[in-house]
Amino acid sequence: MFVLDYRSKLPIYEQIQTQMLKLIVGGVLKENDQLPAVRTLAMELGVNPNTVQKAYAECERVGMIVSVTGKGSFVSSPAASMQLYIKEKFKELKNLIQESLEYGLEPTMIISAVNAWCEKGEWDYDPTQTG
Amino acid sequence: MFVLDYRSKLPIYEQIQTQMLKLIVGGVLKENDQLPAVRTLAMELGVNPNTVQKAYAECERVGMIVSVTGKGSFVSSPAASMQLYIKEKFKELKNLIQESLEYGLEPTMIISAVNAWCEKGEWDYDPTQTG
Amino acid sequence: MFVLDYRSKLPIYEQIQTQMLKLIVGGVLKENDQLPAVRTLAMELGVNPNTVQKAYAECERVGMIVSVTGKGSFVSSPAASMQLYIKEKFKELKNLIQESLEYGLEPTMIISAVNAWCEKGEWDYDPTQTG
Amino acid sequence: MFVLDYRSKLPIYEQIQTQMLKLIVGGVLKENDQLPAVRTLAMELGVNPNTVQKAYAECERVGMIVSVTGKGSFVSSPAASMQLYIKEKFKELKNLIQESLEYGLEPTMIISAVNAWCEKGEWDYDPTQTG
DNA sequence: GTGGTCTAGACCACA
DNA sequence: GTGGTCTAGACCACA
Repeated sequence: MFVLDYRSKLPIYEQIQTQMLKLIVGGVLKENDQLPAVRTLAMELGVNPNTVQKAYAECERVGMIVSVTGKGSFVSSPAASMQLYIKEKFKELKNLIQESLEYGLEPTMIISAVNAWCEKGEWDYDPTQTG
Repeated sequence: MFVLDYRSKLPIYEQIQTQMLKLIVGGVLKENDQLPAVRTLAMELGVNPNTVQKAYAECERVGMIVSVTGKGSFVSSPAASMQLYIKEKFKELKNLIQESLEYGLEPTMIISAVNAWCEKGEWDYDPTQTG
Repeated sequence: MFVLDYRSKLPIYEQIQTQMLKLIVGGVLKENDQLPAVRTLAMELGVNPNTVQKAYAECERVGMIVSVTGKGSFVSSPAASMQLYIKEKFKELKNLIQESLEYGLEPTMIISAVNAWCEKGEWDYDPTQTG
Repeated sequence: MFVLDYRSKLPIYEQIQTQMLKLIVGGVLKENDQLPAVRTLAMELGVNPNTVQKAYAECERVGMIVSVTGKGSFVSSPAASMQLYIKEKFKELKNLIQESLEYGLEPTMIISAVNAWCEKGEWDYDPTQTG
C-alpha cells in the first residue's frame, strides 16, 4: 500500500505521511478504516518502528487519523483533511507570490509560468529562459 | 541589518545567506560594498564566527560576494544575485504547484488565484471561499 | 583507504575530497557503496569529525556522493565523478601551459615534450636537455 | 613598474613575485640592477610594507634577487632564474600528465588540447566538449 | 548509529 | 584586522 523511496532526501516518516494523505484523499482509505499497527507496517516497509511511530503521530497531529490506545489507529474525516491541506497550500502559494513580487519578479512572468505548468502540464517550462 | 529567527528550523547560516540575498537584490547592498567582518557580524548577531564564516563561504560559492583573505568580503554582482533569486523563487513556485496538483487542487482554482493576486493585487482573494 | 599529508598546505578536507575522487574514478569505490561514517573516518584519520563532515559535504555538493541523515553516505555516480575529474585535470593543464608560455617557454618545446610523454611513453624525455 | 590586481584571489606578495620574474626574464630588470627599497615600493603600490617584504624574501629564496643588509636588493642572474623556472614548470607538467593518464584520460585528447592551446592559441578549446 | 548544525576558541596566512 | 582551517565536543533530527 505504501511505496517508499529509501534514497530520497525526504525523511521516511514524511514520505509515509504523504502516502497516507494520498490514500485518504484518493478514497483508498475511508473514514474509520483501521490502519495497520505500527510494528506491522514497520515490518512490511522494512523500516524502524520509531519511524512509523513518528509518521502516525504527525498524521494524528494534523487530524488525518486518530489513535486510540489499546485499539489502534483509524482514518478520521477525509473531507476535513483535504480542506485543511488545500487551505495550507494556498496560503503558502500566496506568501511565495507576494514575496516574489516584492523583489521585482514580473507578474506576467509568474502568470505565464503558472499557466504553462497548471494548464498545459509543461513542467519543463522555464520562465527564466523564455523571458 | 541582518535579522535572525533563532527558533526557526532553517539553519542560521542559511538565514544569513537569505538575508544577504535580499539585501543585495533589494539594493541595500551595492556592488563592491564591503560587508561586515566575519567576527564583527558574529558578535552583532550573537552567533559563533564559524556560523557566519559558513554563511559567507556559501554566499561566495554561489557568486553573491567575494572574500579575500586579509582584505575582507565584498558584494560581487547584484545582477547575478538577482538571477539566482529569480531562479530559486520559480523553483519553489513550481514545486509547490506540482505538489498541490498531485493532491487534487484544481488547476483553474490555482490560475484564478494567481491572476487575482498578481494582476489585480487582490490579496484578499481566497480561492477556497469563492470556489 | 584514505591517506593524508598533514604537512601539506592543502587543507585536510580538500585532501579527503581529492582522495575520494581518486578512489571513485579508480574504481575502488563503486556506485552505491556505503562510505565510512563521518565519525568513523575522523577517528581513523585522527582528525576532527567536523573536518570529515566538511569534506563529505563538499563531495556531495559536486555530486560525487550522496548523504542521507540517519542512513549514511553513499557513492553517487562514478561516471559523473569521472567527468568532474577530467574537467579539473584539463583546467589545471591549461593554466599550467598558459602560465608557462607567458614566461617564454617555447610552444614547440611543450608540444614535443607532451608528445614524447603521452604518445611514446618516454617519461625520461627532458625538454630542457634535448632542446 | 609593477601592476597589481587588488581584487584577485592571488596573494599580493605572489603577484609582486610574478611581476618581478616577468621583469627580469623580459630584460627590463638586468643583472645587478638595484630594486626599489621595500618601503618605497610599498608606498608606490599602496600596500603594506610587510607584503613587499614577504615578496622580496620569496624572490631571494628562489634565487631571483639577492638582498644585502644596509645596501639594498639586487637582481641576480636572469639566465639562472629562467632555467630554474623552466625546469620546475616542465616537472609540474610531466607530473600532471602522468597522473592524468593513470586515471584514464586519453593521450590523444591531451595532445589535441595542448596543440590547440600552444600552437593556435585557441584558449577557448575545451577537450571535454569536442571529444 | 548516522549526518547536520552549532558553540567556543585556537592558529595560520595575508595585508 | 581579515578570511580560512581546524580541534573538541554538544545537541538535534532521523532510522
